[in-house]
Amino acid sequence: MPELPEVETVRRGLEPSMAGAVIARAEVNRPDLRWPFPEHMAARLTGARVERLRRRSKYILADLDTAETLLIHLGMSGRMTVSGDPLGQFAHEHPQLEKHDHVVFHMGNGARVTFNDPRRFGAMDLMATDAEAAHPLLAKLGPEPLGNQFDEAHLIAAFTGKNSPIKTALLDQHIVAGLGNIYVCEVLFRAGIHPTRKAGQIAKARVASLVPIIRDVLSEAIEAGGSSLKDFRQADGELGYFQHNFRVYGREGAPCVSPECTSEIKRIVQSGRSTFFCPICQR
DNA sequence: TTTGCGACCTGACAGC
DNA sequence: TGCTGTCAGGTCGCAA
Repeated sequence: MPELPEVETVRRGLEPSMAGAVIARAEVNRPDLRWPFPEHMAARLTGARVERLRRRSKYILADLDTAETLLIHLGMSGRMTVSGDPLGQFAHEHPQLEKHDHVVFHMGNGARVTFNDPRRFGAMDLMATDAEAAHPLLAKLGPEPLGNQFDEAHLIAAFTGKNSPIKTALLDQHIVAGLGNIYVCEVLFRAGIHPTRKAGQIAKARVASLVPIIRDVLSEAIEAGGSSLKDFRQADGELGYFQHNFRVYGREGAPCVSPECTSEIKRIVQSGRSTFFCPICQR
């Protein structure tokens, strides 16, 4: 499920209920997700005030007033939803847990933030806020695609000598952080680059052209509230809408959207992942 | 060192 | 209706 736009959409949805609020009680309903939860996670979270919610790549980071940061990854099927009411009018109500509600944050303002993840590929960890840069999940991440450190020179340097297909290279979180299968397909279609082309053999000008396209695709997706295929929901339970703007992803056999093109969208498998592309428009 | 693939876990869906 | 097989948006670790 969640790539950068979906995670950013969730972060924005959680912010009104969590930022500045105290975690009155953290309810941890199982010992692990992808990895075991950190020791005494519920106790370390209970009573802590969330100073701010940030996003790094596909991770949500909640800075606490205890000098620790809660790291949350939604994996493939994770979702975080807000229920209850921040005004506290119905704080006495205790909604029943649903299947796969693994962690529930009962906020002091009456909001109830639930982490639900059927496939349990998600993760949570606690780290010292000032040690964030050394965290194994964050230390080797590439630059944020919407940030200033991601530019043409960075991408050209990262692709130089690279023998892997450009589709695989763009999925590499060490090169650029936050892209996933859906948006890489969409980016390559807009750039007119065939997904099997070797990254190191693509002209520098074409590599450079990817930078504004990546920014455009991600910005449009965030604006649309992300993409809802099977699992994704925004924090308020609403669907995202960017899936209606897909030009290739999930459109195998459908006609290419380019007016002059007579081809249909093809699907291949690269590194075990589906790739959708137009064989005429992408070279 | 780089690259590709299997594994992790569960639900949805198609086909029989 | 129920069973079986396949697939899925992420990421790590291992083998070649």
